[in-house]
Amino acid sequence: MPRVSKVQAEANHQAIEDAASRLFRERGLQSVTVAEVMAEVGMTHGGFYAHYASKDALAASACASAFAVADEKWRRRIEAAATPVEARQTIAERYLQPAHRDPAAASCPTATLATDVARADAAHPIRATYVQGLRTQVERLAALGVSGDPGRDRADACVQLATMMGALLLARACHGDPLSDEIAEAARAALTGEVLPSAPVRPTPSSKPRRTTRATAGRTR
Amino acid sequence: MPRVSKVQAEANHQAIEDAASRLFRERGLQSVTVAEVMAEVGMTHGGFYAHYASKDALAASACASAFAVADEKWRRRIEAAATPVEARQTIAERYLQPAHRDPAAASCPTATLATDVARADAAHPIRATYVQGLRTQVERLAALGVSGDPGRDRADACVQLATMMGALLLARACHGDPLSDEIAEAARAALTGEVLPSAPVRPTPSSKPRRTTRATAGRTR
DNA sequence: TGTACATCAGTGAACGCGCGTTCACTGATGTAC
DNA sequence: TGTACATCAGTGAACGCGCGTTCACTGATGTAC
Repeated sequence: MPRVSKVQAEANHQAIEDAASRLFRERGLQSVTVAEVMAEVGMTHGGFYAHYASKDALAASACASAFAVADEKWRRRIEAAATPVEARQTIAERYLQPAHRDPAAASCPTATLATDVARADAAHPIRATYVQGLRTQVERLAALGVSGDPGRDRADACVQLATMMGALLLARACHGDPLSDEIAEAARAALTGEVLPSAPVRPTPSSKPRRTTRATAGRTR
Repeated sequence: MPRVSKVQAEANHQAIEDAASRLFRERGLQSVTVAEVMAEVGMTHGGFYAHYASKDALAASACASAFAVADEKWRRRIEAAATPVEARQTIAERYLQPAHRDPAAASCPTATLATDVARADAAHPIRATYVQGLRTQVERLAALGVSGDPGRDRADACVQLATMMGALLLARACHGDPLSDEIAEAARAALTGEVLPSAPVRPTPSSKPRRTTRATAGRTR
């Protein structure tokens, strides 16, 4: 049935992008074929190039789309939170909750696409899109202004993001093993302040107290 | 020149695994071809199947090999450290130092293979190998016994690992952007105790103080 | 120690398959009159 | 409003290429005597 209406064509375009956004995050840029994305929306692969110039272009658009959806979620959670601290905690909580860890569920592009983007060559259009999305996330968290010091807020935001996505990826990589839940739960607890990281701060009694702390901290480099 | 000596054949086997270990981490399981791995060691692809049953089998072996190398490195660093706390800090420091962040350098399989493993189907032989390697890393960090409480040591180890690998992947994904160094540096500082994460623990003056747990307990020095 | 021969690590061509992209074609849409 | 026709979203077959794997073959290795 060729030549659908303009309205229908636009709807199809959106459907292709949505399907790609989900499939790419779930299975990676390389494991998803153009034909598969098109089949997902009930079309044949030949029509794809009326919508996008290439598979790479689709990847970039789908990435931007995934970030937009994620950002909107964060925005709503932040608005709903009573305090900035609670906002941060809620985000971490949701990020690492079991349903989100399920590989099949729609999930954060920051985590799911990081490795693909890192490996994509410099010319791939997804690079710029990803960096922009990541920057927005850092800014969204930093803007909460939890510590009062903007520089520190940014650093905290970076660390929270790294911990969340690192824990998510590790939990998924060892899905099915007890280690999976252990890692996600440890990160969740640390980020919500249930427990605090003890390692750098509280030397165990048996270990020699290092009165060097800050001095030796930045040593090698 | 067919039929090399047994010693040479064994050396070739090792060379194939080493090349695969590096290439797979650098570019991913799917982007590296069998022919490429073989070419890397100066052989043609036909001979590959005298060494491994399949590409998947090579991936699992190469993964195990990468973990073994990484573990040995950690072991040496721990031995060289004056205290358990210093050991943890040194590991974080090295993990996030610029040279290690360079995508081309040999780097931690935990980070580079996480997404590939998460996406591999249940039958892929790399799954078991990866989980085993990850478990060893958690145990190696936890065994430092920094806090004195074994349960907490394990949780801390999980969080440190998640933060390190998350920061590494994010830094690589936005390589070339200032954000890259910012994220790696923030994680490094947090893990070496130069600064402490403030978010969950230090409510901003304007936010209602949450009297949760031992939140504000062992905080700053 | 020397010789004859079976073994098998590695070669290079080929097979089968899947994927990104192209293209001639179709026929409903949308527009000019 | 109605009619004729150009447009173009979508179809389905085909192209070109690359990859994992197989296989007949080669000839140095390693061993039996």
